[in-house]
Amino acid sequence: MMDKRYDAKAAEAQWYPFWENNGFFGASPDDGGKPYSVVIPPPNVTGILHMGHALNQTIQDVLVRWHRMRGDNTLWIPGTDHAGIATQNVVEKALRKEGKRRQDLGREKFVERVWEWKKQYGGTIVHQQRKLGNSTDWSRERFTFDEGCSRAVARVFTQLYDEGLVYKGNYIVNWCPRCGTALANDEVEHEPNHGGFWYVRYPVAGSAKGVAGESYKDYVMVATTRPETLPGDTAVAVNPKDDRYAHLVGKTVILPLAGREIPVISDDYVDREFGTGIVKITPAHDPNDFLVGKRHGLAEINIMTDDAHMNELAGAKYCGMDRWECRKAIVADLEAGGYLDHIEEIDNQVGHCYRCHETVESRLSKQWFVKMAPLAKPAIEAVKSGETRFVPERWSKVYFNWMENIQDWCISRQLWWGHRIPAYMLKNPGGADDGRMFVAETPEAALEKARKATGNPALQMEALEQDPDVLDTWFSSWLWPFSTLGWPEKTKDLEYYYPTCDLVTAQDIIFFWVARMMMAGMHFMGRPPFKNIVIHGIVRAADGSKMSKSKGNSLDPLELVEAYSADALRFSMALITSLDCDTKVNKEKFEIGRNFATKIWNAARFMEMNAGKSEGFSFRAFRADSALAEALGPDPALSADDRHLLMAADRACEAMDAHLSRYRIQDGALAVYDFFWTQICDWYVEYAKDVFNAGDAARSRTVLSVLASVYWRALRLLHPYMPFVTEEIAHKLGYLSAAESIMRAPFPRASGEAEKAAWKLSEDAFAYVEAKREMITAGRALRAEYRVPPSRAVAFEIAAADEAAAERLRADEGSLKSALRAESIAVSCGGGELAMPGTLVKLGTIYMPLDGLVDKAAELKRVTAELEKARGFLKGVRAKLANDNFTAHAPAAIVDDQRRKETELSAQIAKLEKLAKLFA
RNA sequence: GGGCAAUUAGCUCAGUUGGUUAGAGCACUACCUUGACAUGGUAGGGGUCACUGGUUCGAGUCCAGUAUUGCCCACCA
Repeated sequence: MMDKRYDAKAAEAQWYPFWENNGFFGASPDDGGKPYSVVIPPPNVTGILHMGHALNQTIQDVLVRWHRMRGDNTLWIPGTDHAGIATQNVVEKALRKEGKRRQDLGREKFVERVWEWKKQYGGTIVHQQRKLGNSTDWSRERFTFDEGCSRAVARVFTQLYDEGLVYKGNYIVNWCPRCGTALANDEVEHEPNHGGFWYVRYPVAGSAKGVAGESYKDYVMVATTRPETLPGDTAVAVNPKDDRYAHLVGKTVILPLAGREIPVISDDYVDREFGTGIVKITPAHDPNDFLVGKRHGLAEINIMTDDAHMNELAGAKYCGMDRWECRKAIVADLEAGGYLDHIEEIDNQVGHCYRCHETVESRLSKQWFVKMAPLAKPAIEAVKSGETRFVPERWSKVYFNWMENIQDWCISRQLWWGHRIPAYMLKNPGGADDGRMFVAETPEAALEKARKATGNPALQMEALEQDPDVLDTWFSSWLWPFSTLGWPEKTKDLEYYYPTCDLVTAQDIIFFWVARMMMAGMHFMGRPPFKNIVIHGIVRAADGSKMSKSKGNSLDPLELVEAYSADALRFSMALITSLDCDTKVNKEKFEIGRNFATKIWNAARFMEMNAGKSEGFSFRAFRADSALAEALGPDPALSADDRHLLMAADRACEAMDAHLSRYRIQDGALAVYDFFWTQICDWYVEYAKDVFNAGDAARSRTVLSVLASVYWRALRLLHPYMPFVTEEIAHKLGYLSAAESIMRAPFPRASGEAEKAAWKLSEDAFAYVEAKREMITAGRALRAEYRVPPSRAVAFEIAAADEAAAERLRADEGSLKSALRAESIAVSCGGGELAMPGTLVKLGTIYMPLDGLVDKAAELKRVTAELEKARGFLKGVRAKLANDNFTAHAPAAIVDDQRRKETELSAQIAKLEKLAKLFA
């Protein structure tokens, strides 16, 4: 017997291990069939599950479970990302508690320590993912820093290097002079700053030079917030559309104090409105200037040391000064030289180190790069040709926009945790750099190369020193779709499951991850890594703000699982999420899913209870969709309501396939919700009660069979969304044996032609029940409106359109009476007149005695209002029909509709008029 | 500043290629503790679809403009 309440916690604790331990998540190429493969966006190994994961993984699991039930050879690969900076930070933090820095341990020991951490805590998020019910094949769990991924990374780096697509070059990084380390962009905290804005004259070359204290006659005025970087200037720039300065472009100006000549260039980067519209360009000390310099081939003059003091390139006078000291000195000298025009004050943003709060310096350094333009081209083509598709399609615009303006990718990071760059410098016996460098997949291969290059076969490993930097985390995750399938080995998995089918991710990593996977897939596999890229929104707090721990407005998926169940979390997420926009959530939303689980649980209990009264009835007998046909026999006595339910089930099956194949996760959820709740519970179960109460054993058996069969279809339709409760019910009712799982049961399909014919499923039967329900609703509305107490039975007279319809209604008398709580139902034909004085008509079809129940004045008012409304509609309909253009252009069905409406409204108005007289 | 979206009921959102009197959930109101379910049932109220123009027989849906909001990128020398 099923318990009165569904115990979600117990069910979830039971079924997940059941699935995992019995291999229900597993997949193998040997099983054959149509492959359907998905790789999970690997969460950071340091991460904990948040609502974004819950949404992302719900969508994936719905698709994955749906495909698996449809019989596809379905593989969903899980894994985590080693997350260079994030992970290193976590471990460094732990070290700091011990009063140590990573330098105290040394590189090797530190990395060991990170691996230990990973072993101990790295499983957190994958255990949390299990709580959601993810049907990932855990036997294939991967890590972006595991052996296989590392091999793939080394192979990719080496190949790109050999192809000339990897190079070493200057790059500007955020540098903390106090910590002596590079900072990622998100480690720089921008804070408002109130400071000086110095207007400086740069004399045009060849113009009359003044002497100290005089103004120059011919100069350009540059405004800067960082005068101390002036010795590093290598150009001044104006906007190409700026007519004021067009004549200067191509000329040179003299750099004050230094006396060098530097060119005047034009670049879109310059804002005409800001300052003077002329900018000094210091490529070695400003990220934007660096890019401008790259575009124009300018020299990069680094004038500072690592600890933000000036070096000899700043000029002998300033060399050795701290940057702020130097600023004062240079400003004083500019003023003395007559170069300084005036000083303004300005508010801007200045970056600070997130750790020590020192002002961040932009610093030039040698970094590794990947040339992206050649990689981008085929990746753009793959989307243009439709080989890979964005869902929703509009994201392809965002993709193209970025890909067509792609910049080279800086892939080196000054960290210890990550894939070490497989480049080895040759050292001379004295220990000095030889200058030669060898890139190879393994140290041994590098040594081999070095031996050949030097012609010294005795060269030892000690002569090689590996590049100290590691690779950007994305350098391993961009290989994820094929490294997880075994690449660079030629594996069966790779051949069978690549390319993967759907990639499901949020919009914020289209550039970082999706675009790069596209490029890697095209370059190394020759084919894009996925057929569809499904982009969903971000999960936001109820007020629309971003969820964040510090704001305290974030919801914890695990708490929601605890409070409402994993099924509730999944179903509610699916129901409230549209791919097109962000999703706002609050706790109350998850009641929808919880209540739905309760609803289907109770419907199951209702069936179980009644099945017990039907001798020998077994739910197991209905596990095959063909079983109902067998149980009912060749010419079953089905009622219109039975047929309606069977058709509704067919429609739900068709709708689910249509929605999910278009990634309409929300629509699918809505379809199964409505089917279960409205069609099965609200109508058919209520109908079934009447049948069971009537005591006709054969009829009861038929209805129970229809219900059991349709319920089993609904359960499987719902399974991708709510895996746990559906599994629990499937076993509790006995549809499945103990060893089976609903997740491997076939996804339900609409009835076949033979069944449709045997069961006489027709639009006509469907429409009849719809019409009947409208009448019942109208009757109930009358009872409610006139406050007829439930205890008081009433009489209804229903007017049918013709004798055939009347006959059907008479046959249905029992269920109508029950649904309406009526003591009698009279059916007449032809629309009918008012049956008796003091009765009310509504919709022209239902009558009931109202003596002593009605306030006539109030009724008159109400009837008059309805009359007004109906007349208004009729007027509109008639105007439409009178319009020749409408009848000529509109489809016949629409015109017919309007005609029918005209007739209906006329009849309704006639009756309302009679009624008005009655109340007058 | 560049790019991309959004604006429909009190709230969160659906509304497929333009076509009946625009839907759902939550919230609200009334009645119902009916033998599956009060995490429920029945019924009800609530919308000039942001605004202005245009195309069309017909616009929530297509086009242009305006307003407001959000996101991504670049962030101001």
